[in-house]
Amino acid sequence: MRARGFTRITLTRTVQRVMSDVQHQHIVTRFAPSPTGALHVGGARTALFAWAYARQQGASPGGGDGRFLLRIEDTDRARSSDAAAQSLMNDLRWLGINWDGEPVYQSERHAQGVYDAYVQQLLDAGRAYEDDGAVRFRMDRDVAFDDEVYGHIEVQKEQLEDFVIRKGDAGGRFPTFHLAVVIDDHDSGVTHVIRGQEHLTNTTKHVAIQDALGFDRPTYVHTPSIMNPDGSKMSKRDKAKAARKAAVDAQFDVNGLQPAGISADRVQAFIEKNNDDDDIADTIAHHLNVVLPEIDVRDFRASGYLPGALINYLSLLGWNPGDNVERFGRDFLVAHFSFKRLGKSNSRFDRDKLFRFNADDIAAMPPDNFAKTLHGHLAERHGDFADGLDDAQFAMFAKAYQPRARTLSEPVTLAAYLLVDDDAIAYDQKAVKKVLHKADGEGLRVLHEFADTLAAVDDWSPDTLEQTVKTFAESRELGLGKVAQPLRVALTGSTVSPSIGDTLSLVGRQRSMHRIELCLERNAIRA
RNA sequence: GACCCCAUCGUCUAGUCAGGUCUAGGACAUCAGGUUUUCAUCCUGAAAACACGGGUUCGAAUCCCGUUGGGGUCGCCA
Repeated sequence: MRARGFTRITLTRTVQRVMSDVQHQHIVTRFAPSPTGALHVGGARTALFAWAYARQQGASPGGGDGRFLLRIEDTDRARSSDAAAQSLMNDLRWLGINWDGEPVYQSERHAQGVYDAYVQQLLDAGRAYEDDGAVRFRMDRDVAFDDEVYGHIEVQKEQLEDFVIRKGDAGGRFPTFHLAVVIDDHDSGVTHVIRGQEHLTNTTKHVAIQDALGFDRPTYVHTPSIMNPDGSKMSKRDKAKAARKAAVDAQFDVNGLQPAGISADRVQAFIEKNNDDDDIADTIAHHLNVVLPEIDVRDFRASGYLPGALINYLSLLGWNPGDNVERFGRDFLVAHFSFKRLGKSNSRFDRDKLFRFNADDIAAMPPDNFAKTLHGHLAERHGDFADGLDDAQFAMFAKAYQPRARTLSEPVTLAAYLLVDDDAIAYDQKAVKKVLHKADGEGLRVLHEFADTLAAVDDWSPDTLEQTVKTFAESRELGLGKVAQPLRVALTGSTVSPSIGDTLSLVGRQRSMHRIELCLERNAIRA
């Protein structure tokens, strides 16, 4: 890590902004998560904006060289983990948010003594003092700074308190976040600090340290927060809460997770609210078959959301391009992102809208691409399903379900009938009554008659089958539904499935004939 | 509690900086029709908001003040 060798000219914010926009100065932004858990959607959005701003400079024909850096803020040794850092990077990559260079780890910088040197400088200048082994920064003057979103912020010194910049022995004499963030941003030449508004008041501390150390200030851009639909703070706690409730409701056995490698003690602690561990929440939910609210990026990924849809939706929280444009991809965001169009008020996360975005994106995918993506998703998360279909079947399956799938996981539920044994089809009784039994068993009669026609079909392809059903219906002067619906019930147990030709073809000749036979037998009207 | 910040349909938002073109536009969700063999689509339409109270002004969603409501910070967490 070396300071980047360029000089920033001191100008007013406005002029600076105009210059940076027009002349493509050396823009450097960063995302600086602490590796204490998975990537939260709020963090993802912050990263997205910082990334987009840097790439906007880099991508312009004028030849800017915007850089987007990743820094792992692991100064809390007790809570940080390398696994979390890896998962953070994984999720970022999945979203297509790529960073320049190697990620910087604050623990490594600490080991090199980087922060200690600055602490000493502050101590020598009388701007900080020792306090029982820790070092505190003296907040003895008024602070003012400008934010690109919130404008001019001013706080009187009476409102400010001295704060720790280096932890005592128990904390490994690590710098605190407040010190490390300032030094690292400075040393890596960060020009724009883009972060959540929860840091707005913290900025008084950061600015004070910068002034004391003689650093230039970066441009601050604080973004509004993302809240739950009910207005409460969106936190990973919500997952633990939902899982805990499910566990208590179901009187979950604390030993139930031992096969999954989670001890009864930990489960007990979880239920007693002594920890909120993600892995426990997820495992409990899996066992109890309940759906937890998606909070982290990986939750949305697991639920079958596309990264492009998530990014598009997230972009629209607290920012919009104007002109009533809502659907766009990464390139558009990079080209159009600007601080000027960032809002100030918090927004609530609306899953319905994201859901719709995802559905639209799935529908718009080139079929080959969808098949490949779906296969990858199922292989990773629904192995039995991916294994249960051969290549030809899978191709048909993907084609039939692309227009119906709103997430990559949905086909698994929608097409559950494909994997069950013929004699295990569960008939929806309402469907049986309406489609098979009504009008004195008309549906059953049609089904019975059609079975012979079907048996004579040579080419078991969707098109031929579709045509066969149509021709049969016409010959009997029946609406298509009169034939298709009884068939659906026979093949799937319900009245809902892809078009009837696709459904027949998917289920296959042998199983289709068998299922019709079984259906006639099991749903016969008893006298 | 102190300090900082915020406030347009249920939700995300446009409009607010440069007050009139706003009988407030779009999207998601909702409701009602239509297309369709079911479902999913698709099409048409409807309902739905400037938090409240003062002030400035010929004129305020837009500017000012206050109230209320919400969020954040006040950790040897970040």
